[in-house]
Amino acid sequence: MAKPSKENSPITEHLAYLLAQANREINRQLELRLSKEGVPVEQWRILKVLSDGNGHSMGELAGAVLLNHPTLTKMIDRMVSDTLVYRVQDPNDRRKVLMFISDRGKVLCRKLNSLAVDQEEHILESYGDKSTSELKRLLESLIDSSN
Amino acid sequence: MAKPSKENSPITEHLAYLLAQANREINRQLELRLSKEGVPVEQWRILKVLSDGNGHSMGELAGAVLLNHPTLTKMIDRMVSDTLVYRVQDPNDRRKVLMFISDRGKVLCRKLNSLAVDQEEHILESYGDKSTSELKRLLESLIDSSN
DNA sequence: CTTCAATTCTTGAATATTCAATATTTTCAA
DNA sequence: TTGAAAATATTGAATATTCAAGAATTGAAG
Repeated sequence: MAKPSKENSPITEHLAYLLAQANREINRQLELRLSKEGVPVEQWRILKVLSDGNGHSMGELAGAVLLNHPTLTKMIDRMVSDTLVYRVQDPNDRRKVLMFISDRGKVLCRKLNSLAVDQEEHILESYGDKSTSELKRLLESLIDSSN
Repeated sequence: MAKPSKENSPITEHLAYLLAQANREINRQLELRLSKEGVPVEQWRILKVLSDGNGHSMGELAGAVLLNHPTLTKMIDRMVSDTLVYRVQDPNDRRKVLMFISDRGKVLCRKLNSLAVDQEEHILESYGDKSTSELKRLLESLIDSSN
């Protein structure tokens, strides 16, 4: 009897692949909804993080929205042009830039939130309440265990 | 008592975000290992799919490795230059191109597989056998329910 | 105090990805 | 059989991302 070897297991059985596939699919669905407002997913994340009204530095934001630093800078440039957010130099540490959400940004963010909630509800329906919360729990713990 | 509103839930509680975060982290780890051979994750996936020795069309491959069509074409161009894979026109349908893995590709694929297995084992250790298989199960079912 | 290393953000060039258009072949209806 | 529509892959231009270098500020050791 041959020993089952991991080396030959199909790509579809790898955790990394399943994560990529699921992420891609869910992200695609979310993109589709947010495109109603013409906003990419990352911009929604940025608005959402800033919507606590506090200033957030670029470094902080980059971590929170899963973008690397230069990419974030350029995306923020666009959002500033669209007057969704604005920059303020941190008075306590002038290397830093604090980002704030504008009123226009807040209005947009509310619309986007409700589109996103639509999606989550759609997932809950087709995938189930129990599976969803269990999946979230497992993902959180995976992320934890990776640090 | 205020009704708990999903609209204000922090971004970190959204399934889409947790998936993105987990995917990013696991992918980063895998990238790190594969970089020992100087190969991006997508190329490993391509080699792995082709390593069944059968010819696979570009469309098929694009679906399997989660790349869109033009991106795949250009990545395959690079891999052909590196003589890891080669193109053959499908004799049954000359619109199609069948991709095959070369001997050099096979050798590289074996090395990459063992690097990837290293990672999976590392995950099993820190995250646990049970959680891992449960997570995989849930991801598969999420992907299923999204079609 | 001064200077040197570390931190934070931005910029520009190199690279990669995507969108739209194109070329080729097949399918299928008239 | 012919001609129009669909399927498949590639190309080139437009966009976006990344890497490496740079500018500004802070921290901290001497």
